[in-house]
Amino acid sequence: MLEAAKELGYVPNALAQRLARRKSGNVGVILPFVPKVHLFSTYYFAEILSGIGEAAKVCNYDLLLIFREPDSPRDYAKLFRTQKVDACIVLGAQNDSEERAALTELHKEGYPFCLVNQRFEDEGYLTVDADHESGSYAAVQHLLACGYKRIGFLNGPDAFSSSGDRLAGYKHALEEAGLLLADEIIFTGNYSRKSGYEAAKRIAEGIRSKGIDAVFAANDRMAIGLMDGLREYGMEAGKDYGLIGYDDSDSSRIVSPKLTTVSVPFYEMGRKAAMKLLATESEETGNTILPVELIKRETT
Amino acid sequence: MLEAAKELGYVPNALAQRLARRKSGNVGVILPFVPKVHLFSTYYFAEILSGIGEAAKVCNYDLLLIFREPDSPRDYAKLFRTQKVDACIVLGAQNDSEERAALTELHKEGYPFCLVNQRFEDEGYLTVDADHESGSYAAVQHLLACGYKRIGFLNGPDAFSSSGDRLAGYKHALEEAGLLLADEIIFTGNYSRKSGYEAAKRIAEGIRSKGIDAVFAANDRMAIGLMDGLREYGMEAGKDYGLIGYDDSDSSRIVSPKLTTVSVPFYEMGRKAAMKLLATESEETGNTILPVELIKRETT
DNA sequence: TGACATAATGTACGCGTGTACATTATAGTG
DNA sequence: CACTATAATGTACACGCGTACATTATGTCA
Repeated sequence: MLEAAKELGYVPNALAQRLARRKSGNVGVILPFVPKVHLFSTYYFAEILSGIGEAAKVCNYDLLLIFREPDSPRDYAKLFRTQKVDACIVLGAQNDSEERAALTELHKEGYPFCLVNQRFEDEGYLTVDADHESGSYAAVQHLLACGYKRIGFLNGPDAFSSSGDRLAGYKHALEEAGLLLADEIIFTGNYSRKSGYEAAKRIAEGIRSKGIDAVFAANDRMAIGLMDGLREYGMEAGKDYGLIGYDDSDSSRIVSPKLTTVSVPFYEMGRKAAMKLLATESEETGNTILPVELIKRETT
Repeated sequence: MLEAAKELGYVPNALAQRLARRKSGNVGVILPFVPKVHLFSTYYFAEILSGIGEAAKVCNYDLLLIFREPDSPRDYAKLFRTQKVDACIVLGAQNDSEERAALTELHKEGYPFCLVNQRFEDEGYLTVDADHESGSYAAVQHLLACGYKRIGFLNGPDAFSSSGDRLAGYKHALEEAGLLLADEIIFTGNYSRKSGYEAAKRIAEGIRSKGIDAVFAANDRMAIGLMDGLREYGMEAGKDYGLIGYDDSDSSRIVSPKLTTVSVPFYEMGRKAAMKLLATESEETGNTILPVELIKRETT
């Protein structure tokens, strides 16, 4: 009878089902709002999203996209209270006070959520991250193996856990090689191409006066900006200095010379995060850390 | 009293509201599923999505992301029947029989939907498109103005309306200049970088034997693939031949030499599409066509 | 004060499904 | 056949909010 009805074209009303079951059937994905995607390093969100989509499909969840605007309040808990979502995945979480407060509230209330590519120390949050420390270690080690002696580091803002991880990997590799660490060859950008371009002046100076012969940049955008910037000083990556980026973005393959970089399993990170939250028999350990891979190209 | 309750932390249950109102409050966004975003020309979806997100926020809708998988059935109507969405925006619609059938069903049932960057002729669907004909016309005209005489065309599959539009613009510009059209200098790729790379062989032959001195490619990916390919034949874009791409992607700025291209207002297209569907006082005319802009760089 | 209009408040039911419980049918056992 | 265990079916209510209607309170005017 029910069978017959269904074959006659009956489909249950999802809203009624969900109201009765007290389950929204939605995973919320919170991500930064960027009118022009060019402007920030959000280019890998599409891959993470696809991974989440894959897992959501498997677990029979729908995917609710939520843009976080820089100025508007981040009341993530409201999403749960209004029953719009059963769980949340937070992409591009900022380590500022407002974000911390919003996440703390979620945690207190027991609402399930997972951070991707960003950890908050000592909070016990569910996270999926890539092993940026190892990736950075491998990158710097590779530069050393190529014969570079004094390796500068162009890092991102330390509000991101990944920046700290990369710094740790960088230091680890240098220390292991018996090289001295020097703050004067560590630079900071904001992950944008422009900030890489603007760092060129300081780094060109470092190449001349401090003996820098290679740079490890915390993402491809900055690395490419830096390449462009240093070219104006007459220096070419892979010839006059070594350069490694991070993310294995499209651009890293297209740029000339092709950028040596570190590949991050974004798709898998998204999938894992969603699985942790949605799969019924999920082990649900705190931090999941996925391996990254060094991709050697022409700038080293 | 209600005020007091609300200030005490009450938030209405969205599911119950929606069930009672018989409105899901969701816009569905249907887009291709791509485990590796690199693989296809979906890089601008993020911008379209942001535009949709902006409009959805203004109109108080939530955004439901739906991945269309190549093999799974495309039962878009079910989204409406189950009350998961009130309206749909279709990105990257394919002009194949299954997709046509799915859209026809939506149309017959009166479910509101809008196509972005793809039109279906004679169907009366709501669409938002860019003026690819004018864009292509401007591109080819610019090549002619640069002194190129015989302009090849690397187009995408004609399942996409935009391919047809570009062909029309290309022909228009050539005819206006009194040049003869020749099928032998029109090539077809699939919008991937690889297909551009692979077209290099045929196009190199065309440059040698048919006098081709410039190429207009239907997107940046193919243009960049072609650049790489022709380099292996010893030919450099902007020097040995003229080249124009399409989309003004990140890559077009990063590649060397920087690619002359056509900028498409993806963000605005997404926003407009959502506004057409969701805004209460929407004029809701059939096709909205937004202007594009020629961006002159180093390959012409 | 009474008659009326208007505003505030209260009540009942519907939205379409899940779920627990009661009822009935079916099967199995001696 | 009577008895019990199990399965199939039926029933009532809850999920939390709109909404329409009935009820009550407040204000206005003669």
